[in-house]
Amino acid sequence: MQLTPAYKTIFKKALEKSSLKPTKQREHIFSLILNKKDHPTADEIFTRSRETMPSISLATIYNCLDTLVESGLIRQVNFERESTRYCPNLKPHAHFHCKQTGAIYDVDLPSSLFDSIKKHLPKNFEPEQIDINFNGSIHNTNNHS
Amino acid sequence: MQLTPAYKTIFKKALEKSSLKPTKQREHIFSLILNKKDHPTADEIFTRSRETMPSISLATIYNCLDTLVESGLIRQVNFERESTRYCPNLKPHAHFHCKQTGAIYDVDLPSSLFDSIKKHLPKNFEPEQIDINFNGSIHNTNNHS
DNA sequence: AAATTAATTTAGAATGATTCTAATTACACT
DNA sequence: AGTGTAATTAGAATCATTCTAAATTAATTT
Repeated sequence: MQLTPAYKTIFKKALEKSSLKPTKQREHIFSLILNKKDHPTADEIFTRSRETMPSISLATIYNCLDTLVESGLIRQVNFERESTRYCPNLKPHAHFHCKQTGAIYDVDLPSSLFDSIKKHLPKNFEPEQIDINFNGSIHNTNNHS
Repeated sequence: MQLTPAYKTIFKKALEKSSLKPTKQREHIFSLILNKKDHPTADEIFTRSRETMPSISLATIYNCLDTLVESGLIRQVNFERESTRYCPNLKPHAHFHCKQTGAIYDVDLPSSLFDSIKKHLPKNFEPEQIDINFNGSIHNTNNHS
């Protein structure tokens, strides 16, 4: 699990901006999320991390995820009361949660759509983040009728 | 805490459609949420319920809230990992969560906006619900400069 | 290079919202 | 009244997350 040089720079810059250190553990977790963009939970990240970094602890997973979110490198995704999931996609997008499988899919949305949603807020409401979450099912489209 | 006759009919119809019984507890909790639309948590509802129905248990609160949500009489609202909140507003709307106070505000949105968001889903994605959640702060607008 | 300091990691305990379990109660129907 | 099913109840159990205090690491100063 390695960051590309480009991501390594992004990673360092983002942490240093909040005067946080680019530690081995933080980098490891970040690269893990970047390399398998399947919206893992903290516990899934814990299991995956230990394959290559057996000494890492669950508390560190939570700590690192918090710092990565704070520095804007990843996003949290919450559906109902399920475990929080993490997403490295920083483009404006929504999430679709499949009731059957529990899988989460990114749904790209034009930023103009986010803008027109924001227009409906009272003037003194200052949003920092907008989450758009779909809940539903995914139909089979093969045509064997 | 009483339901108006109109709401009483809605209440009974909605439960009977799912072959659930319109019990005292369910009605009590429903009327409580309808009468103070401040997005209470299960625990807040528990406290308020006991004022007029001292024998109700927390498990019943959770059970009743589940059945009310299932029958479409109220909606769940989740922000991050906070306690689930409940909302009787069934019109299409979003929620704004104030970081400072923790309060939640309804933000009415035209259903056309929901429609245009849905258009960005792949054809085989069948959404049952869309949640739009803002997180941010509310600025002071009084002009004492 | 050793000493000092501050930040980070760690293991395990604690928390807290929610769910589960098993027993009791409330109704609808014979 | 008796049976059966659904709903309620109290309290225990669960589980994701947070907290605590000690150990480690890294950076900085002597």
